[in-house]
Amino acid sequence: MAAKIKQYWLLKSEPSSYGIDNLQRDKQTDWTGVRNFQARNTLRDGMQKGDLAFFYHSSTDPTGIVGIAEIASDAHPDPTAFDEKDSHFDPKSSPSKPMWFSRTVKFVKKFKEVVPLADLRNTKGLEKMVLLQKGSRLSVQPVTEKEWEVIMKLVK
DNA sequence: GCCAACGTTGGC
DNA sequence: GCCAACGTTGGC
Repeated sequence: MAAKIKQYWLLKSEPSSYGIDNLQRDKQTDWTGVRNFQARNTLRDGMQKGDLAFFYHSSTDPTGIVGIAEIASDAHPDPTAFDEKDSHFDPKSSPSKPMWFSRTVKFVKKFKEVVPLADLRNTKGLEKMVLLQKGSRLSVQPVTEKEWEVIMKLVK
């Protein structure tokens, strides 16, 4: 087994479709619907069970980091890709040759207050954060340990 | 609702 | 392999 060094991630979701309150209620969920190759690779290959991820709300007011989730399973084929009735159905993915993957993620905590995107932009040490790069739209992305620590200091 | 930026598709 | 057209993401 590879050295188990904890890594950090950020998961984006629109709260109108699935937000931190849903995760708190469900305790855990299958993180499905990722349909971008780079995000897919991170989800499938980059993560290790036990890693932690910020939960980010996009397309809401304010946008920002709202809590923490834990990566609670190994990667498995994303079942929504096989479901013709699902909006994420993809005929190019099949159970014998899956193209898309998902992970179980567990609720860890919800912050008392959102850490808004605008604050992240104004915080020293986060200049290189993937989330803050111009045009960045990755829904699954890495966070360095330093960035994680800097952000945790902003949490109220 | 607008629009900039990105990823994918398909014609050539 | 290029690139225009299109659809999507996501901040504002």
